[in-house]
Amino acid sequence: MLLGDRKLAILRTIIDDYIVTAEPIGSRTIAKKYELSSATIRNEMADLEEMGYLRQVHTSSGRVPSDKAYRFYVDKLMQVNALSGNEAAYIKDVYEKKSTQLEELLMLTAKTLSDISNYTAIAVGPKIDTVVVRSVRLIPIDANYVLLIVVTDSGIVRDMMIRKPFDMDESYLDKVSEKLNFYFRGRPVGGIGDDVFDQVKDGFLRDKVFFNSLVDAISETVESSNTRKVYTEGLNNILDIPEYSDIIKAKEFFSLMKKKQLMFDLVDSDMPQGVNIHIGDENPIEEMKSFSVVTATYCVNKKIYGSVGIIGPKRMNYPKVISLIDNVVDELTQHLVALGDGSGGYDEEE
Amino acid sequence: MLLGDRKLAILRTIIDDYIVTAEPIGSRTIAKKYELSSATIRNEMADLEEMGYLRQVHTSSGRVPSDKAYRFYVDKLMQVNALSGNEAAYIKDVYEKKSTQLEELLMLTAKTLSDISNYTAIAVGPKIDTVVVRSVRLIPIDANYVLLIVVTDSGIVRDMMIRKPFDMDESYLDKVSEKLNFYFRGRPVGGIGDDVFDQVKDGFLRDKVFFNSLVDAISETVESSNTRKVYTEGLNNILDIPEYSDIIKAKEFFSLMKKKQLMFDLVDSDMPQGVNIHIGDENPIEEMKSFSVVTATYCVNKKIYGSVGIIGPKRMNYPKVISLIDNVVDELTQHLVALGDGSGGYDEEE
DNA sequence: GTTAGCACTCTCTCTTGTTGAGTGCTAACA
DNA sequence: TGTTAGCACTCAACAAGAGAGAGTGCTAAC
Repeated sequence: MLLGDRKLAILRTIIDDYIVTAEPIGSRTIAKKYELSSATIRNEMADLEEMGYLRQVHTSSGRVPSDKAYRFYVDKLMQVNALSGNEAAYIKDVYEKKSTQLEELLMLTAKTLSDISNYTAIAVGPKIDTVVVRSVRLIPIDANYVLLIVVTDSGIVRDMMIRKPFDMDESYLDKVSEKLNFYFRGRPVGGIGDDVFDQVKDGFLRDKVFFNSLVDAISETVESSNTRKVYTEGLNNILDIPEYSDIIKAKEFFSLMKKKQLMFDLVDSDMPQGVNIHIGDENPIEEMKSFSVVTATYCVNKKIYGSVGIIGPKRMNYPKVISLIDNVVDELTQHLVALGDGSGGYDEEE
Repeated sequence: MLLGDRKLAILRTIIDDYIVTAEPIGSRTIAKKYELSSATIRNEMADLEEMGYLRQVHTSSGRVPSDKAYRFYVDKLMQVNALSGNEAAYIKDVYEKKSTQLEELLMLTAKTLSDISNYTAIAVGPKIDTVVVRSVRLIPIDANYVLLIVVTDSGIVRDMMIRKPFDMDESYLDKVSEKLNFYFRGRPVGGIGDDVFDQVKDGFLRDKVFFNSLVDAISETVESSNTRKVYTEGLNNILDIPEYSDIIKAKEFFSLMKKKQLMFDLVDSDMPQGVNIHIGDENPIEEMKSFSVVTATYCVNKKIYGSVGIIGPKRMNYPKVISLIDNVVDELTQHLVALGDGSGGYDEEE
């Protein structure tokens, strides 16, 4: 059987309605909109059900769109419009004048996505094998402390106060910084193993105590860059979605969203550039098969770096979510500072 | 009427029981524990109710402790034991080898408090008038960017990538850093108004573009230190508490906890050093009068800096929460780096 | 002072009936 | 052949009612 124009129109109406109301749609509702009798619509609906686009919750209930219907809707029926002026302005404003720190930006991104969509949003950091140490530096602070700073190419900056075991002047610290840079600059964070740290420690024969604690701190720092982070926002939005607003389901959802590895699997699985839509069963992880997830990747230095995603009910507002995520990822990518490759010199780039 | 030994014992049993079960306690339950008939217990309970220590939920229900009873329990009846070895070890481990950044430590503290207590925890940053700029510094990163670093005396480190409008070598950056330090070091963050920034901008006549963006960045940075932060963890624990495990109440709670000013009022109102307990009506803010809140202050340089708190039902496990918060604040204070006053020189401190 | 007994109260759960929205099917109509 | 009116049927949701069970207060006896 083919999807004639009328069936198409009815299907679209049902989906549009259901996205808003979350209630099964009956034939009378549709009949009113097309000057046809409810009986005729019932016949059409029965056909659409047979073709796999609609389901009934129970024998005498109205119809609800199937996963197949949503997929069809996303591929063929819906129209993605630009974000409203207000919302676009709001987003611009959020990113305006903000730190260029990846972590802060990701947090902000998750928050913005969830605030505007009213769904749950996540943002995940880069895969470790893509992060490279850009610079290591010691800064004098006071009589007792120096500040250790480690910068990576994606603008991740880590710092740690280190206690000085003895007096040291600035030129001394500069020398040490230089030495540390020699060892660490350009190394991918994921590729620094204990052997490297040990080797570096051996390289500093004098002032062993201080250097040990320095190297330990760098190791700690690298370690924490090494663990990919997940930023989740708008978890509680789930409570406003009728399908999930009961304690048991909400709790399940919360504990699900806490599992970091699952979240990586959710947004990483395959990441072709651009916006990706996974509807229900299409999701790579079992636990999310009753949700829809819209993801997108962000880039630094034109390399794919990580992903962000919006998690909502299958009847989510796809057009809005898609233009939202597109817009936000654009802004995010623009604000991520692309640092040089650290090969030194003032090479022209951009 | 006086609280005789038996009444005391019964009251304690009722409170202990109710803390665990959250169910009104009937006379039979108590009677079994003291070889007395339920009728006798009923008489005692009626007395206790008359004295204001117990309430009935409805005419034929068992008894529930009143706010007065909890207060009495906290002041006279309970015994605060040391934290279990496991838990103490867990806390030690959490703080071991962690960054000395105030913000990260506060986040960690809230998380630890909520993880161990299974209630909701908050941690708030210092009041702005107590934070002083310790050091400002520019670090060369690559051909296009320098990293601006601002350190405050509580170990808050802020950084921001700044685009260079022209080539500049390290000694030039050092000179600029020195100048910035001259203007900002020692200033309380809260006391830097727009006039100061304007004045500093005027001080840099050459290279105006660059300095403007630098000063803007510092202003931005100071601004963001200027907004006190609240870190909340374990919000969802509310769902495990029977009294609050319904959608409406949970939502109310969530939106309540989002109101930053309320949270400040909640933990700041009066902060005598040490652990503070507010039971129900004793809470300084209206919205929290059905909860109990246990707070404690943490210090840097022996000055009170901010507070942390645990929010739970009035029937919370006070002994455990108290020893927990005590333990954690101790650990937190130990890990907060006390920086020198910035007056220069290698003055002996500690 | 303690206790057994009893009438009473209130919540909670289970059952039952009713209503209303929706269906599928059939037969008649244009 | 597509459309429609009509009708029997199904199911969820709600309300009302009946017990059961846990608890109380009070009284009278020990």
